Amino acid sequence: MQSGEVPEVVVLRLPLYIRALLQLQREGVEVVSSHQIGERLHMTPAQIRKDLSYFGKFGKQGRGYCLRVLLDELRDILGLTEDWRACLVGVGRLGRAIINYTGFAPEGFTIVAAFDSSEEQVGESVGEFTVRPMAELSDVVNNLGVSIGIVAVPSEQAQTVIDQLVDNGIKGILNYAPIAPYVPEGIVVRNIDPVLSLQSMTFYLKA
Amino acid sequence: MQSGEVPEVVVLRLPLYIRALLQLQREGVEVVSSHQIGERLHMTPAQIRKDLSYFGKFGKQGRGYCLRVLLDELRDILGLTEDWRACLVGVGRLGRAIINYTGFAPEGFTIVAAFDSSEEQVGESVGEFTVRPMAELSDVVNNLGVSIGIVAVPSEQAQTVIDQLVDNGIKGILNYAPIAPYVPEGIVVRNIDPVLSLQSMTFYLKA
DNA sequence: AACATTTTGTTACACTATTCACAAACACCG
DNA sequence: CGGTGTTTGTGAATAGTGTAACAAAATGTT
Repeated sequence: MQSGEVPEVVVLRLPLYIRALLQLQREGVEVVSSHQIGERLHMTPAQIRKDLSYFGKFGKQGRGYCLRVLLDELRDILGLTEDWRACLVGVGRLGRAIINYTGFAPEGFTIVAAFDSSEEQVGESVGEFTVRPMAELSDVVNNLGVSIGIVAVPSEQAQTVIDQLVDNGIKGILNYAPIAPYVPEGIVVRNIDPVLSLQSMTFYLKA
Repeated sequence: MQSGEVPEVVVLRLPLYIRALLQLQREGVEVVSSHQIGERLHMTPAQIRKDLSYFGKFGKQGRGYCLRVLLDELRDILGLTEDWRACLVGVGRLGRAIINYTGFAPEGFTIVAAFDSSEEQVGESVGEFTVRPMAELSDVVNNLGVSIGIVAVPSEQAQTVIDQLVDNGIKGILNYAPIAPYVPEGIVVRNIDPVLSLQSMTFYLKA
């Protein structure tokens, strides 16, 4: 099956299934039903089965899914069997927090370099990294096999930085800046934007 | 119009419109068309007009929208004219980064207290706050008018903390823990989960 | 003052996504 | 080994979202 015909909403849910399976695995479960997974994630069993059906048949009727097998399949579908290398751009407060965040590495995402566009930051030590100038971006991407760029610069600089990342061969962008980035076809963007989340939340909270 | 009949996807986009309008305002624009807004956000003018039509008629044919008026209307719709108070639970690395994050306050979201469920953290100073025990949650919610809880605790504790927040009258939750939280009807949850974003991204990056 | 141009608000349509419902397949039990 | 109970995978039905198209209203132009 080509990735083109799988709806994006489905792809967005696959990591949730992995999470639920890992949780169940830790609890000693070996065979799991769509109902059990749905319970963990508060969604209907039908949706889970439908989603999985885009990629193949992984279960046994009357029984369910072998947890280990399904987990491996999902990881394979998402490309989580390989290790992914990312570079960070922007070593301000937010950037430093991202560098120190311990949640990425266990999932196979490693930050291998830190950049900043301001002269003052370049050469500074941040965590285990020496901050590099943007001019070294091309080298790093090519020599260290970096495919993901994490953007943590002020909003005014974000689009410029994203353009530079894309020009230098970055394929995916995790953007923490509060903008709607433009990227050419084929580049994947994910925005992390807590303010946006709060601003849509208040619609339901207001009297 | 009741909030029940406005699709959630529409509500999720309103903050984007506000962003675009603010940007245009800084550039001196006073009258704006759906086309202009769409350009900024990379979406179709039709969608913007359709979304706005759920709430009323704000534009003039042949002319467009008065930027200031539309901005005020949108802020009013989302409840962004009032100030929102939030409390943070969890003052580990992530929690500290959230406290120091300067992006919330300018948008009208203020963190007014910090909690932690571990004895060791309670009483410690974090930024301008003295970390409180969970037992004081009820007091703080009632006396300081807190309606939003920000959850930055390890995943194992997250559901328990969320239950406590809800039991004490919190109406909205910004959850940074990598879980799918359960909340009763009427409580609004927004999850911030960069790992999930990366895991779905790699589907499109893998060879 | 007629005509061309712009842009809204809305209706109709096309497309996408979710839920339902059920046959087929398997497990378990007495 | 037949009967009962599960659970998958899927095709059909329903619900939801986005796009296109256009009348109506305003502006600008000659």
